[in-house]
Formats: sequence, C-alpha cells, structure tokens
Amino acid sequence: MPLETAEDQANTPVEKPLRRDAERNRQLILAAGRELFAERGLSVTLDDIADRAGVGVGTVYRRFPDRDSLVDALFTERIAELVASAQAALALDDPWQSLVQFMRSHMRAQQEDRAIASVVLTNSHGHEAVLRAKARLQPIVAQIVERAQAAGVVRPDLAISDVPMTMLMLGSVLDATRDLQPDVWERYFTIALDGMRPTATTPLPCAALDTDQIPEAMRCGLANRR
Amino acid sequence: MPLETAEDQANTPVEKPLRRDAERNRQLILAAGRELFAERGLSVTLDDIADRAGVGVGTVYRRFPDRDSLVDALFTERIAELVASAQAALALDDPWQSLVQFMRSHMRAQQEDRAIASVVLTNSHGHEAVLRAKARLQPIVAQIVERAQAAGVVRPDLAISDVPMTMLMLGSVLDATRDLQPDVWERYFTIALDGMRPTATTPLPCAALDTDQIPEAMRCGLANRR
DNA sequence: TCAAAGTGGAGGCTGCTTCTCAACTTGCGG
DNA sequence: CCGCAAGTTGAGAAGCAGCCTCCACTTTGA
Repeated sequence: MPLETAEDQANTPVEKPLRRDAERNRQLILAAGRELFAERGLSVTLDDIADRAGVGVGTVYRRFPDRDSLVDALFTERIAELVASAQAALALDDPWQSLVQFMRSHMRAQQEDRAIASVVLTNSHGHEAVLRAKARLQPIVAQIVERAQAAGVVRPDLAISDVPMTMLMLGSVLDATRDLQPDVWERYFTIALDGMRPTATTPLPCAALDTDQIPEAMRCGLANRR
Repeated sequence: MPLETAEDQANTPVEKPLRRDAERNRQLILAAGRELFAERGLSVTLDDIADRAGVGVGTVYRRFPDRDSLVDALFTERIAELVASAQAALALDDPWQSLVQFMRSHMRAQQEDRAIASVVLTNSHGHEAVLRAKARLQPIVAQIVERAQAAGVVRPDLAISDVPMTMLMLGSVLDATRDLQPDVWERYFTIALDGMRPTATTPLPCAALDTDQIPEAMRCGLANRR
C-alpha cells in the first residue's frame, strides 16, 4: 500500500500552492466578490465579478466551480465576525444591552453588506463552511434572548424566533431606504426594541414560529433578494 | 364638421359593448387575474392568467394591451375598498383605535392578496385609475396619524411616513410566514404598535423620511416583489 | 347569411444567466 | 533558456423565462 498523501491524511484537499499569477487573480476575484456582493447583493453574476476583478469569466469558473463556492469563501469570515460580535454582546453585564448590541451589530453588518442577510438568515447559499459558521451563531443568540428573559428586561412572551424575524423586518426597511437615508432603519429598530420591553404589554396575539421554522420562513422572505 | 362621438365628448373611450363571448372571456380573465395576483403576487405572467382563465394569451393581450391595464382594472376597486376602510377607521371616536384599525385592515388586505402592497405602496404599477384611487388614500392616513398625535396617543416623534414604512416591514414578515403560520405578522404588528405608543420613549434616533420620499423607498423595498 | 369581431397558442424575439472550450499566454523547475 | 503544465481569455453555446404577434380559424349578431 502506498504512502498516503497529505490529502488523504487530512481529509481536506491540500491546496497545492497556486502559481503566483493564479493566486493573484484569486485574490482579485475575492476582492471583487466582496465589493459587489456588498454593493448589490447576492444577485450579481459571476460575469460581473470577473469584470470587476479584471479577469475573464473562465478564470472565475476555474477557481470557483460555482457561485456557492465563492460565497463560501467570502462569507465564512464575515459570519465569523458576526459570531465574534455576538459573543462580545453576550459578554456584556447588562442583559438588555446585550440584546440591543447584538441586534445592532447585525443590522450594521446588513447595512454595510447587502448580501449578508441572505447568507446568514437562509440556508440557501454557500456550502458546508458557511453552514458550520452559522451553526455557531444560533446558540449564542438563544443565550442572549434567554438571559434577557430571565432578567425580565424583555416582555415575557418574546420568543427566540422573534429576533431573526425582526432582523428580516428591519432588513426590508434597510433595503428600501439605503439609497435615500441609510440610517432610517434606526427609527424602526428603536420602535421594535421599545415594543419588546416589558413595559409594552399588549399580549402578543399569536404563537411565535418555532426556531426550526425560521430557515423556511427566511427562504420565503428573502427569496427575492436571491 | 361631423357630430362629435361620445368618445370625444367624454374624453373617456366609449366602451362599445363587447360581443357576448368577448365579454364572457373578459370576466374570466379578470377573475383569473384576481385569483392569481392574490395567490402569487404581481409577478404572475399574462400567460399564467390566460391559462387559468382558460383562454389563449392572444385574448388577454387583445383585451388588456399590457399588464398595467389589467392591474388598473383589477385594483381600482380593491383600493377603493381600502379607502373605505380607512374612512371607517377615521370615523372611530378613539384616535388610537382609529390608527390601529386602519393598519390592521391594511394588513388583512395584504394577507388576502399578495399583490396589493406592491400596487398601493409603489407608483410602479397600474395607470391613472389606480393612481387616482390611491390619491384619495394618502390624506386620510395623514388625518389619522395627525389626530393620534394631537390626542397624544402615539409617541410625539412619530411621523406620517412611519406608517407606510411599518406596513412594508410587516409585509416582509407576512411574505415570509404566510405558508407556515399566516397570522404571525400579528406578533410583530403588536410589537410595532407598542413601540409607537407614547409610553415607549426611547427617542427616535433619526429623522423620518419625507412623505414624498416614500414612493421611491417603496419602489426599492418592493422591487423584488414586482 | 356573411362580414366583422373575436380566438388560440405556437413560436419569434429579447434579455438574462450560467458555464464551456479551443486558442493563446505565462511561470517556473530543471 | 527551454518546454510544458498550469493558467487565461472571452466569444458564444445552451438554457430559460417572459412578452407579445400573427393568422388560420370560429363565433356572433345584424
């Protein structure tokens, strides 16, 4: 039996180092993808990205067999940043500020990058890398909400699933207004937060979605944003 | 000089009565359009509508030169209903209930008809008939909000434009959840309403959109819903 | 009865995206 | 400095979806 290759040993494909020009192009493509996804959302075409990167489409397809591979490469890191900021939020002493800060940093991320909501909230984009990154997010959110609830700083009928749904809602405002007045979402963010406090006690008239219904809901709610 | 035709006199094209079969088909097309727009939103194609109506595409195009003519024919009446329910809301004694009832009936309309938000909130669909119908809505909404403000039943920094924006937000929840649990929007409706009450006093951190920016915002925010 | 009105739906057109391929260029180990 | 594997390119194939036209045919009603 022959010696195993590094690839076999690690079970992750070795990246035999790319030729220098190829690596340079890869970086150009990643940079272009980052910019374009941020500016115009997930609906940009790989042709657009090739143009912006100053390379041919063929080069893009050689490096990233499909759009999701590129998404994977680009968003794993962005999501890790979100996870980090969620952890930072969770580390705050004040359970209410913890929730507020988490939601706000999520919204800021959406404001800076049109595509991030689609990737984070649905399961329709990217491959395993993105999935794994997202898997770390959900329990932190749950902790943040549960802690707020235990501390009595949110209305008692608030559910975990209300947080992503609120993100979705505010995201629609963001999309509508980013070209006119990119900060207006903060008005509705404030309204939503005030509506979540325990002082706002009109009982919520309907059961919340289960957390496991959220991906499906987001798939529908963001279908249009690609 | 020949006698003027009725058309010239009225400046509205006379509808010389259609042949019986043609009129029957027209009704079939309208019914199909109503159903399909309600079920699937404005993005249904005229081909789809022809199928549902059981007529050929050609027949649809003969009767309605473009999608917007059909939208005009279908939504003028729906919008008139909205105007009526807004007036009914305005007629209530309690200024707060007035606002709540208006918004709720608007949401109900959205729940029953996927297309109505796109038609009512943007200026991108339909022709003059729809425009004229909508023109009657805006001043009523303004009155409802102003009265609520004068009575001190909403936070003082609430703007008129916050109402359509809230509709947009809640609409995104509705779209996301209608197939899972069509009433969940009421949770977020409640949260939003609680956040609009004067007890919720975190000051709104950003100026509201002008009412005349609303159509543009809605055009962006609903672009995806067609 | 028959001209005018109306019909259907295959198919042309346009516009968009994804992805391929064959001819060409470049980097680098020997 | 050479040769070739690796890389590049971009036109265009292929596929799809929607919009709308056209004309041989049917139906209506004066």
